[in-house]
Amino acid sequence: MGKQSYLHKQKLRRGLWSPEEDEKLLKHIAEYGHTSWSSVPKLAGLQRCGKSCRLRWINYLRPDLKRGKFSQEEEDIIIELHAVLGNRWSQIAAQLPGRTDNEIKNLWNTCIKKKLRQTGIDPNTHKPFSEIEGTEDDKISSGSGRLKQTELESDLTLMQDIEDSATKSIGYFSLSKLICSASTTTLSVSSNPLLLHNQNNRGLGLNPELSCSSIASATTFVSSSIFYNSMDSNSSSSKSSSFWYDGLSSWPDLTTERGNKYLLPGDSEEMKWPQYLQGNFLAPSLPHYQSQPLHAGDLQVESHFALESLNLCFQNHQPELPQLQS
DNA sequence: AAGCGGAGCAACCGCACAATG
DNA sequence: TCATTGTGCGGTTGCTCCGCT
Repeated sequence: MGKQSYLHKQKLRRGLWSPEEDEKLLKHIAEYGHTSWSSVPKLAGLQRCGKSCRLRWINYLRPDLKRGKFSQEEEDIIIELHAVLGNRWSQIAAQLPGRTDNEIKNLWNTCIKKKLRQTGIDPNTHKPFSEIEGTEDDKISSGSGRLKQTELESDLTLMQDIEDSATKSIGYFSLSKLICSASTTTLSVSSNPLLLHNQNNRGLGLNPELSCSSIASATTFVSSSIFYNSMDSNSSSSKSSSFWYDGLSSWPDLTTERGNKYLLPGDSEEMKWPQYLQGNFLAPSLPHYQSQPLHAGDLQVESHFALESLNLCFQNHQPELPQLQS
C-alpha cells in the first residue's frame, strides 16, 4: 500500500508515544476536537500519521478510559459477548464502559483464551472440547471477526444463527430471550427497530435511521439489566438503559455526571500519562461516550463532547492540569 | 548476575467500508 | 460510475517487564 514509503517520505515518527507528544495531542483535541484525524497531526504539530493519533486518543488519552485490571464480572461479560459476537471487539467494548477494543482483544488473546482452554472450553466455539469433535463449524466464532456484507443473507437469518449459537453454548444466554426481556418496555423480537433493515451498516445490519453503531446497542439496553446487576450499580451500569430510553440522542449530562465516578485514589487504576502529569489526573467515567458512538450528528457532537469532558477535567483539577510540562 | 522465555501491552498493518469529488 | 481519501476494525508484531533457572 505504500504506507511505509509514505511514512519515510513524511519522516513520521513511529513507535511509542512520548509524554510530549501526548500532551500536544491532548491539548489539540481539548481545544479543537478532532473533526478530521488526517489533519490533526499537522495542526497539533505532531510527526505522526492521523491514524496513529486517532489510535492514541482512543486507546490511551481519552478521558473516560478506565484503566487497570479487568474485574471478574468484566471478564465474564467478555466471554458471554464473545460467544455471541465473536471477535467483534469494538462491539464487545461498547458494552464495557471505559474499556477499549484493543484492551479487550489483548485480554482475550493473553488471558481468557488460556483460562477457557484450561477449563476444557474451546475459546473459538465456547463449547467443551469433547463436544466439538466432529461437529459443524461454528459460524459465530470463526477466526475472522469481521462480518462481510456478502455473508449476510439477511438480518433475520443472521440473528437466528447468533441465537442458535448462543443457546447451544453452555450457560450462555439467548438473544431472543434477552430481547424479549427488553421488550417488556420498548422492544420486541418481531419489531426490533434495530434489526429491520439490512442496508449498508456493518456487522449486523441495523436500521440506519437509528444509527446506533451495532447490535451492541441493543445489547447495551439488554445487558444493562442483566449483566450489570452484579456490578457497580451506581455508575455506568444503571445508565445504559436510560441512554436508550432517552432516544439515542442524549449525551450524558456532565453536570449530573460530575462526581459520579472518578478514579479514586483507592482505585487500583494504573495511570501512566496522568502520572506524568503529577499523578492526579482524575477523569470522569463517561460511559456513553465510549459505548455509544452516535453516527448522526456525530463528529461535531463527539468533538464537542470530548472538549466538554476535557474541560470538565480541567475545571475540576485546575491545580494539576495547567501545569503540563513543556 | 546473566540469559531465557512467557505474559502483557502498545502500536502498527492491511483491509473493508463510507464519504466525497 | 469510478477514483480517491478518510475512518474504523481486527489481526499481528514487537517491545518491555518479570519470574525462573
